[in-house]
Amino acid sequence: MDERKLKILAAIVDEYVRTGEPVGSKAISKLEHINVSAATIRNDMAALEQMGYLEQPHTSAGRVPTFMGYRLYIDELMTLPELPDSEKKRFDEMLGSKDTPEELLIQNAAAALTELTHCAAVVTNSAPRFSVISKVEVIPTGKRLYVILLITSNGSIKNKACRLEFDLSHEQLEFFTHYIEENLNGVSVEELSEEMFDKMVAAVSAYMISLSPLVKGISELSEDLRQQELTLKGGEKLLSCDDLDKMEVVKFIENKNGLSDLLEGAFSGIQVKFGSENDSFAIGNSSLIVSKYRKGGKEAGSLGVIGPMRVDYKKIIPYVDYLTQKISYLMSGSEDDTLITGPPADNGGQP
Amino acid sequence: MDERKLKILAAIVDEYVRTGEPVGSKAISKLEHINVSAATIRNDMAALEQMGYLEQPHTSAGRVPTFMGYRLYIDELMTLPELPDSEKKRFDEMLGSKDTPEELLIQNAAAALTELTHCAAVVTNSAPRFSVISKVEVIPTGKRLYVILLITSNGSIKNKACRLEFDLSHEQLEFFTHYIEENLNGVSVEELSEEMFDKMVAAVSAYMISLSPLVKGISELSEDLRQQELTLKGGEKLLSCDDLDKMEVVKFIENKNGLSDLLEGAFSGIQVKFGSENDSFAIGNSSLIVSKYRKGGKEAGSLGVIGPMRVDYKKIIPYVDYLTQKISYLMSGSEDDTLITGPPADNGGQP
DNA sequence: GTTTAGCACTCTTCATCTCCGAGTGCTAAG
DNA sequence: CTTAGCACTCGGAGATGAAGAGTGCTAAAC
Repeated sequence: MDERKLKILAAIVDEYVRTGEPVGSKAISKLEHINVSAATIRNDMAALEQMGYLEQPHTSAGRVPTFMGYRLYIDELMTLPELPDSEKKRFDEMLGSKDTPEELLIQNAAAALTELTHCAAVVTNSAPRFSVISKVEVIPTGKRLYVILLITSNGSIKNKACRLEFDLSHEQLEFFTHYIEENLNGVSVEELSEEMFDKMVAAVSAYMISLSPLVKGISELSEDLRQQELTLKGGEKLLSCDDLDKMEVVKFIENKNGLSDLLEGAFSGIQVKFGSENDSFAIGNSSLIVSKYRKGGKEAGSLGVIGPMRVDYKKIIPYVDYLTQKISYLMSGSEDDTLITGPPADNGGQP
Repeated sequence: MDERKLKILAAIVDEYVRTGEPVGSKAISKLEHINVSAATIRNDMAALEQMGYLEQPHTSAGRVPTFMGYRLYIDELMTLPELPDSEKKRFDEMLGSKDTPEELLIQNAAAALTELTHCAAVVTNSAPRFSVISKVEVIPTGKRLYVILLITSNGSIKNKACRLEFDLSHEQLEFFTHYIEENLNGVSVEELSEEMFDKMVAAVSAYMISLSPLVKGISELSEDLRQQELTLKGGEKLLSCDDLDKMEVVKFIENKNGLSDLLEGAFSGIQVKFGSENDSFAIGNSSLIVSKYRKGGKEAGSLGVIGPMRVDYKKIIPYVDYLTQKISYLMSGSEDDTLITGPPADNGGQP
């Protein structure tokens, strides 16, 4: 495999990404950094096509990269520019700080990505599953009306209103919260099961029958915690790129087919996957650029962009890269702080 | 204006809604309830066109209703079927119960609408603006970490984590919540202003400087309450109807231009507005079917469907109608219950 | 006077055809 | 090994024509 052929392949991909049109030998020969004639390029192009890196939409058209062509380009040929500080700053502002709840953090990341790339952004957060319940509160707010507050070690907070058949006395409330804390504090979200809640309903009902809606409420909240794993933002952006099949896109936006498995199964580091390489996530001609972020050294979710296969990888990969790093940093840095450590020490605070 | 002409106009609209193709005299003459020949219909169609109710895409095509045609059809000609009980039940299940928070209620309504009509659904909720703060809680959850809980009379609950510079003593926390309750309880969301919070920050800081982030947090939450006014669900559905301009739709999904004003300004009762009648909300050939729901007799928001002009009005209007009634009922019925009435009386509850 | 049948007319749609040009592959010369 | 030149191919744009749907108008029928 020729040095020059690689250079030409890279030039073709760049050009195709830029224009969206099949690119011919003449166009390449005109580029500054290419010093051979169109005829030479034609020969190399024929060779590249033979090898499966290029294809022709029809006989007398220019060449278009194949999956293999993109693969080679992405894995070997492409030179990634460093993200300028101004862009970094922009992301930093959009993301939030160490105090921002994790959930919001990754939502912000998705919003930033879709805004800056004009593609769809996708984020998952497996953190909630591994986090543990750190606090459950039940707060009376009206006649027979209570708000349940569920807080986890990773900073997600869920609430829900709950109506009971009777008002609770102070002691009853005390009993309930004490019981719940005893049974749930420190339990990881993943461990929470229906059986567990069934048992709790039984136990609580033995004390007072009308407490069971509260347990049910908590059970529903924990369901929420487990579910909020995959978010797709800016899906409609995909509809304006005409490389993609509209029907497939609409279907995908509705069910997010296969995406969750694909993300779950990914390795660490930035990865690019093509829709057509993969049959579960099946938007033809699409490309998925993902990376996993970490929290305290452990993989905690992934974040990426979905676009047409001819997206500007040189631009998007640095974005995704920077964001995962930043998120990993923001999450890990304050890790021990967000863990519940019991009620704050009662030692004043005035300077 | 002839009785027969009206009948023919209605038939044309029905047929056009059904097929999406311009409808000719022959097609109408074949309908069961029409007993005149195609030639007669042709004459009437010519007259209707003269009067501005119909138009021809081109000389030798069938007729298509104009705005005026639809207007007349909707206002006078259309016969609305009663919604069958099975459908009603379906809606009831999708909506929720009297215990469902209002916010969720209308979100459910939008979800139900978009699912059943295959159009976009839009809901607004001006209720939060008119509701009053019924409870503010500050709950310690970790080292210098507090969760603020804001509850309003209409059942919305907002929370937010807040990091302080120092931990608060029990007395400090007590002081703060007491101060906040004193100043905010019963205040309507609309009345909340930046100046108010500025004053509170000043007052609170005088006691202890590091309390101000909490006030800021509350201020942000109240901002949330005010903002969550307009939701569009299923916007992508509009992209699959080819009567609508894709570009306009994408733009609209992004900014929801003019919609809020339009809904705000609407009268009560079901209304149908066409995109082209209105220049602020400007998707050509679109139709907006809205109705205002009430809470305790007062208009509290609106709910509706956006679709192509040739949507099945006979189907959708009963949907929207039923939903507004049901929501009005669900919201009003439990109104006094959701109002805060102080902590529940401490009089036990076991049967 | 209103309704209907018949007919000529119009205009879109679809298929077919032709021409143009971009881009190629091949060959032969540098 | 590279380049110039040239014949070749094929898709896209525009032109042409037949088919079909639907109309408007006229004259006859009710």
